[in-house]
Amino acid sequence: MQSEINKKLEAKQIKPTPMRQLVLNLLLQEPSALSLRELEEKFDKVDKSTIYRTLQTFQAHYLIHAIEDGSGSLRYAVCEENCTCEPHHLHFHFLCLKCQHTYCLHDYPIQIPQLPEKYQVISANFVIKGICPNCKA
Amino acid sequence: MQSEINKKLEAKQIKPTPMRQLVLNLLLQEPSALSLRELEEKFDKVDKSTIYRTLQTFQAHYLIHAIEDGSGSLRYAVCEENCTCEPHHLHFHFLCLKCQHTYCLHDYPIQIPQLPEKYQVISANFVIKGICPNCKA
DNA sequence: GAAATGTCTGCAACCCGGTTGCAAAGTCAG
DNA sequence: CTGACTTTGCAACCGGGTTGCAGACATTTC
Ligand SMILES: [Mn+2]
Ligand SMILES: [Mn+2]
Ligand SMILES: [Zn+2]
Ligand SMILES: [Zn+2]
Repeated sequence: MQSEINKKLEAKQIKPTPMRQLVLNLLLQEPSALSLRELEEKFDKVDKSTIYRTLQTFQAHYLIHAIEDGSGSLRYAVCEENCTCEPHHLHFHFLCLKCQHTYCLHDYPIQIPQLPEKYQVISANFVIKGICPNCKA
Repeated sequence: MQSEINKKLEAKQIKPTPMRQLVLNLLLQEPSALSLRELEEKFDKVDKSTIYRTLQTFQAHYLIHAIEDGSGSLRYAVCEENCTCEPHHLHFHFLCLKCQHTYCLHDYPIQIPQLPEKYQVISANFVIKGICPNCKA
């Protein structure tokens, strides 16, 4: 699986340093999107800014996307295979107000309404909030 | 128009203090949603926390809604007449990446996809990003 | 009207996520 | 091995949001 990780990194032209392997590995394992803080806690002993820059690099290469779920911190999740983070590749996200986890709803692509001509759409962020299946009694 | 303002406040059971009149007035005048910081700057000499608490009060009474546009600060805009901020009352928002203004797209109500039964939907925040008509050359 | 009660405001300080400058450590080609 | 470049760790900073507390203000009660 190490090679699996490296493959993904190299596919996006990212040099596979140990740090990057670890971060990507964590993001792939987790079912929900992770915040910088959460990543930091997962491996006690790595600096915040290093993880931060790793995430920046990943984003710049469309390996992960950041989710603005309004919880106060950004969450990160691995992009799907050929994602370029353009509007037609985006999906809904779900923030659970109970467990505070944010999930990618990959099966629910977003649809942006037809706005008046003079609006130029570049990106979007659609978040649904509520109680997730795990938390629903 | 003072009485106009007071009417709106009292309609939502908010005691009309001078501070609240001023803040509501500003929010009504502005075509785009305002951040705490922007409000603060508009009247030099009022404390941030006072405005902050005013906004909290307004929100609690469904007079305004907060918009998480991912710009780093929350933006606030006056709700429409009978808004209760429930999902079926919500609309899209548009963040201009050039002027950084955020607009309520009142004519574009959001539609939340039918999620698997076990998801309980409580709220939503749909933001479209791009270039606004004013900024489009 | 004066005192007592409750609400609103200003100030200062804090918390926390995100970001940056800089120097040390690591990588790699020549 | 040497020098050029990249990655990492540390420390400090910034800015939005939030809170405790005390003084100002308004409202009620006597
Ligand atoms: Mn996602
Ligand atoms: Mn709005
Ligand atoms: Zn949950
Ligand atoms: Zn604009």
